[in-house]
Amino acid sequence: MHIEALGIFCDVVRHQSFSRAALVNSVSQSSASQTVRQIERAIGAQLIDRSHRPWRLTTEGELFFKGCQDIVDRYRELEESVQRRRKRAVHTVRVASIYSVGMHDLSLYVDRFRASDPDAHVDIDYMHPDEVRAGIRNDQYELGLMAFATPGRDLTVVPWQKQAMVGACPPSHRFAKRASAIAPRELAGEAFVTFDRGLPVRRELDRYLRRHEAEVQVVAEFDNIENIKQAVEDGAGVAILPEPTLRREVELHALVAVPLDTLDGEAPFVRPLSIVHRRGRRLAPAVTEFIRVLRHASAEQAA
Amino acid sequence: MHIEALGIFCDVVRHQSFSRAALVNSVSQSSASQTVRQIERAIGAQLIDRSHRPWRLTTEGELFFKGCQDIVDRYRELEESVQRRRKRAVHTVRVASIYSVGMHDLSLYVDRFRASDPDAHVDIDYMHPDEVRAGIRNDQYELGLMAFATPGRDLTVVPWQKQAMVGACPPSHRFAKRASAIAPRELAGEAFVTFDRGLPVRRELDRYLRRHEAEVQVVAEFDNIENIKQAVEDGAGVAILPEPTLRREVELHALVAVPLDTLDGEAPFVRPLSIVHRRGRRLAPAVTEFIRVLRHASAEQAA
DNA sequence: GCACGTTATTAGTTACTCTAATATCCCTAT
DNA sequence: ATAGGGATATTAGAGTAACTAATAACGTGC
Repeated sequence: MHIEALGIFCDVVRHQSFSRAALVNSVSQSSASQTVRQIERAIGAQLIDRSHRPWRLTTEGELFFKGCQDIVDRYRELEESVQRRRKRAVHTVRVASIYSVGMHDLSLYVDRFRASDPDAHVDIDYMHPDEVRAGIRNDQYELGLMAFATPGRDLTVVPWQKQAMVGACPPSHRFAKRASAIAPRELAGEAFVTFDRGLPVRRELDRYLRRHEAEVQVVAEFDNIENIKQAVEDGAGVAILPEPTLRREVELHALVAVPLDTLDGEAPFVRPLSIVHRRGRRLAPAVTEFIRVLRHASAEQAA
Repeated sequence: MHIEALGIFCDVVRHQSFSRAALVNSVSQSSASQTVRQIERAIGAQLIDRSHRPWRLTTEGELFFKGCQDIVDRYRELEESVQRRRKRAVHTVRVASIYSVGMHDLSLYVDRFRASDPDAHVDIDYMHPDEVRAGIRNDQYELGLMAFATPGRDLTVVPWQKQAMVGACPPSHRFAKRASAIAPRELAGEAFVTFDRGLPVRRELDRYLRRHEAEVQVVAEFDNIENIKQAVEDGAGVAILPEPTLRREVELHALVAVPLDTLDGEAPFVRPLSIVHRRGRRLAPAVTEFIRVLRHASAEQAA
């Protein structure tokens, strides 16, 4: 049964006329007549008593008419609500980000993005990296922002930023007095505040220290940078953290950032931040545009 | 948009499978696939994200699915409720009758009718003859039972019974002592209880009396037989009434029925009762059958 | 990368649905 | 009763949609 046919029947009843209903629906009078008859055949009941003029609904017709109106209205509303959601979705980018990306930075990107499309909208939620991955996988978010991301079966990774890793210590620490960069092996034996095992950044840190034969004394482990910084401020030890995440504390003289020396031919120790999205998914134009804004702005910053 | 298509989409979602939904709906897998794509094209939104397996609904798909279920369910229920009403209507005869038809008689007909079809049902309402006509005209009743009915533009009249008209008087009246029928002209000068002007039976009565040059003294007018009988019992005067409507009072010796003499060559004075129905309306089998029962039983009774 | 299970696509046929033209119907007025 | 008029029904033909079988393409897990 065509919902359009039900709509025509409703108009026939409302206008008390096949011809007018046909006009309203931009079909021929013949078509309206056949449509109503087809409905009558399909449901096996006469809806209109045509034996007198003006014709009238049968009791079955009355009943059917009431239900028809309801169904037609509901369908139209449903269509519209899907359209509304689609229209909104076209201009909306949902982003899942790790905590330490720097909310201030992100809001600058968002402003830039919104300038490019006045209807655009970005929803950013901050969460644990595992949750970022999960949110991308189950389509709760179009984009994820995370560190040390590795491509997976259903995850595509777009490189975004490289943040220099630096030593972090309290101003009272001997490293803080140094004018030059510290060599990694100088960290050997230091009290060290680091990330939880299980976070990719922890693995990279451990590898880095092992490579430079610097066995540290792990005194505390946290799953987020804020806690690590706090512990270092409290004098628990030193840490290696992305430089941008330290800027505020350095300005306030709460912490000191010490560059890590790089051996000849060795790549500097950095935290790669990436944009991740679901593999194979055709990205909406707004999403592509937001990626463009993110990467373009970062390149600018790097320059 | 086909409601059947919406149903297939719902089954696809419920079974998480195009093939199973196709099976359930007795169509090919190809058809189910095309049907869902057609819906997506029609509403202009992707409902299913097919880029991974198992596939999943998009957010628009979720929204649409909820609405679809509702619409499909409502339509099926609507179809069923129309069917139920139709099935009941097929076996139901609605009858509008004047008061004085004799409810007891009618219930005998109804019993006989119901014996012929166990599902059959008769709704009888009693009312003023004008209301009978109106009820037929606007399809509130399939059949009407009334006296002195005249066919009209939209009323068909089927003859049913002829009830002999007889004189009615209290046992104390001089007519009550008579062994023989009274001649109509003997009524001249009598105190006379009769029907309201406006009722067809009144016109017939007046014509009858005029024809026999019997000018009566009208002492009271009522729109129903019960009141007339009461007035006669109370000694207000005599009346001319259908013989069957007097039987109970005659048995109780509350009234006496006196035959009216018929001149040679003159038709006896009778009240014709008729079955009326809307002209041009195709009568349902149950209605035809009830007419048959009514007429057959009456013929039997007359014999 | 290969095999498997599922869905998409294609091509051809069948079944609908539309329109224009015309017939038919019911009502009103004569 | 009958003719006229306004409305709906019917018809025939053209165009479209929808179905099926066969096969291609796809995504996943080995």
